[in-house]
Amino acid sequence: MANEKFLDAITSRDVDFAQWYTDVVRKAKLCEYTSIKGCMVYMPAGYAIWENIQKNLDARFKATGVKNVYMPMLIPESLLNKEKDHVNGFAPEVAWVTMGGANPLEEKLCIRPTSETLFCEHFAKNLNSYRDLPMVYNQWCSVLRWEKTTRPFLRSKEFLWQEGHTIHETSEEAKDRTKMMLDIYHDFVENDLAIPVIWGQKTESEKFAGAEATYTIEALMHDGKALQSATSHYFGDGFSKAFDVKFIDKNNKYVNPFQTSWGLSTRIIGAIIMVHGDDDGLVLPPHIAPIKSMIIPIGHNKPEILEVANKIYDELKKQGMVVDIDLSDKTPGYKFSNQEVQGIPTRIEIGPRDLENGVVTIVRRDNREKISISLEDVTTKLPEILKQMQKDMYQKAKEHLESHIYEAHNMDELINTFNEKSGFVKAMWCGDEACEDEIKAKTGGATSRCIPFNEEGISEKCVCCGKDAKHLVYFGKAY
RNA sequence: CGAGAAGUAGCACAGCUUGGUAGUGCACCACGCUUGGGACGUGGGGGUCGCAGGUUCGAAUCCUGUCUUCUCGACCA
Repeated sequence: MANEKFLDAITSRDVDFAQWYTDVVRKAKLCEYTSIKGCMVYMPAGYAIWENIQKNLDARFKATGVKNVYMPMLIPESLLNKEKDHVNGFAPEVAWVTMGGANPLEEKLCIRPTSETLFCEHFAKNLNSYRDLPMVYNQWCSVLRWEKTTRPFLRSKEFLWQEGHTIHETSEEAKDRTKMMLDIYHDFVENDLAIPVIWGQKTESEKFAGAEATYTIEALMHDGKALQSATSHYFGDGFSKAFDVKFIDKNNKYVNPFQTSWGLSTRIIGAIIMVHGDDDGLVLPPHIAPIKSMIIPIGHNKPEILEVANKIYDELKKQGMVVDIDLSDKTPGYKFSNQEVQGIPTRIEIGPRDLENGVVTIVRRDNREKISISLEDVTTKLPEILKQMQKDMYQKAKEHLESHIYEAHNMDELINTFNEKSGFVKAMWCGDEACEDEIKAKTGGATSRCIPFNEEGISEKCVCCGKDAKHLVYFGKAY
């Protein structure tokens, strides 16, 4: 069988999901390892996805008044140490610069693992009056965390992200901003990445180091494990007190502003792979795919075919559609597989058989549906097909998510569900961290993913200790 | 950071037990032939065998150390 070679190349999703993931990343040429553990090259196909994510999110941010800035990569030790919870949270994984040329530095500098401290320093210098508020900033950058176990996109030492940092006059305004940004992430991830999520608040033990409240969107991967896809934090005035950020209010009194931060990283690319990918490789949602369609001429030595292929290519380009054309002398099967492994949402096959009938064949990557379209309709039909594909991909992922949400009313049910199934398990919780720890230990690693915004009461008692329940919690095993 | 596995050409591997100067398939280059699911033929280029020490006349092969990758844990976005 001609296809066997190709099938060998990617491990089946159901045989070994972890190996499948690595195979897809490699075969789709998204990234490459380097000689530094956990640091990777984002190759053109992978970086283009990130560029589209940036473009799309950045526009949404700016529509709400966000301004982009850029902070230094280095943070002096003394500055990092100002907020106790924060430094304790990050200390184990920061890298330090101790030499400048040949000379030891008087104070060592950490390579940013996140930039709260730098933003606070900046805010402290520039904030005077309530009239200066709010300050709503974001930066696109890379950060470094000395991870011990690394995987492409999911956990690397250096990764790309955006981190938003804002300060506000009132806690209400800051809380609104926290929620507003989570809404943006939710909307972006569901509509543009076609990834359905559950969302809500993190428990004390899972929240960001130094935050008063952390909100999250959590996606479910094809293997039933959860991936925290974006977070938004409300800081209260804890950071601004620690960093002495203050302003004079309307009553001529010094007060501390209220603060937020929020971020989304290249990790989301891992989610795209693990939610939509299949045994033939990557499947990119049309909204985020760098190339929307690959034109594949069949029998390219025939000038009349090339002529039609080039004409369609030019027309699609003219209407702003990013498409590519495969003019190599590979066999059609090779070209098909190549387009599929890269996750390009559609291909346009143009061969002798098509030309006889005055049509081309458009093939969807997600379900391989073949659609015959007359030559003159390609430019109008292709956008419709992509639109439908985007919807269908979301729907399919949504069904997967919903069919992998379970309920547990007692510890046995919880343990059994995690033993037998994979996905989210809803259960009531008393609010005690000891119960979270016990659940984690007894289920083989399930943690609280979030307390959903739309809490339902499925029981009166904590699933673990049996005391009065305070919250409904989604538990899951996470990446 | 703990447990396991692995590093030999771009990729996947063989060779190692029993030391003697490196091979196969795919990919790549040239030419020919071919094109509706990873064709074929002929010829060609490419490797300080992860790195560093050691043993030896001689090391891909034996010994020690180290780095990296993968899997599973603990930790984290």
